[in-house]
Amino acid sequence: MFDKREIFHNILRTWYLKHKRDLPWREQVSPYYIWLSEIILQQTRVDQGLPYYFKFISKYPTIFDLADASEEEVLKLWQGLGYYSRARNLHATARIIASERNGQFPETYAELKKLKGIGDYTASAIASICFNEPTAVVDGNVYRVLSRIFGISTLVNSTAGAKEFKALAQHLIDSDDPGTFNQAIMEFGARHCLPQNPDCPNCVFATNCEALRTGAVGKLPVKLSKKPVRKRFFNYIVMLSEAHNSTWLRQRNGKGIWQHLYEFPLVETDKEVSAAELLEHEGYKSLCKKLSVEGLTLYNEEAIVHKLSHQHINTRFWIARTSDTDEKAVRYSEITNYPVPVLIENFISEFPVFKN
DNA sequence: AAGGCGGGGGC
DNA sequence: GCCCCAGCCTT
Repeated sequence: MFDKREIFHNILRTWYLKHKRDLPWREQVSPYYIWLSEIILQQTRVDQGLPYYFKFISKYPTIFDLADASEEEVLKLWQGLGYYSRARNLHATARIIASERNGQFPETYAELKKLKGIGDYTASAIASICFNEPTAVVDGNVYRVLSRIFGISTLVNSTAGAKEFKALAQHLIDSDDPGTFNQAIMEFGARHCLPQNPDCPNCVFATNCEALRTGAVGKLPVKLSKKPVRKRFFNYIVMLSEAHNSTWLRQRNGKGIWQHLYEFPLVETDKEVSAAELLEHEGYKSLCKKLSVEGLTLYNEEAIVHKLSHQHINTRFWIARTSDTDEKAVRYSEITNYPVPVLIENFISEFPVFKN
């Protein structure tokens, strides 16, 4: 179809020069900015990530500033963006590069990929954009664009698919300007070759697109259907010590969602429970061993359903009063310093007691 | 090879 | 509701 890769390059480059967005990390190409933007944009739309990019470069102008911060501070800045392992790995990698490499990023795909949080895609993006290494990126956009233009129905989220699309992208890449090629094909996927209702009649690849020719645009790319979401039932115990103007927060450790973020003491149940059932629950009883609880009233009768891509968390907040306090207590005025999931942030911001 | 990991936007 | 987003890591 493209006997000469140059044809593909020229069509793509012409489109890109006309339609590319002015994104802040494109203004001055530095590995730190590119790395930061690429981590933020993993599984995240540009519009959603942009405010976070500005917050991070403002608070941490250099990688040394990021390395000097605490993980908790970084998580707080990341709060609301999701996939929090990105923030933890970002911080860990900043510390490695600052302390072991004098702030200098590795300059090759192979070396970049060894760093925490940098996989095949991100290593290719940094190596090509910053160091002109001809290594092709394959993200969701590239899967979509290539599967359609070349009419490839291989499952994209399979080992075979990853291999096939990487090889094709690597074959197509413009070695003279790999960074621009990579950004252009992604931008084309993000702005023109959309998942739903792409504007095929006005597409610069219309005469070259196999999927358009065969009417398969809507069927490509082919993905594995995802499994049904897990339903969970969270009961948060919001302790109020009015004598000390303090409540309790706990950090989530171990596996699962929201690692290292904070939340109120949690009692997870296998269904929605009444107050009587909660009082008899082992998780609640062990919580009460640690401090005297003087009352338990339900804050929201109607459970809040917090929807993650893979879990639906039915949540009810229970207000409890106590006269105890201890070193784990958090003063109302300091509660906003802690990184918390959006579910908790929403409650805090609407709960009258915590309003200053 | 498969599953877990957030939150938001578009339709 | 469903799909997708400049993916990565663990098991």
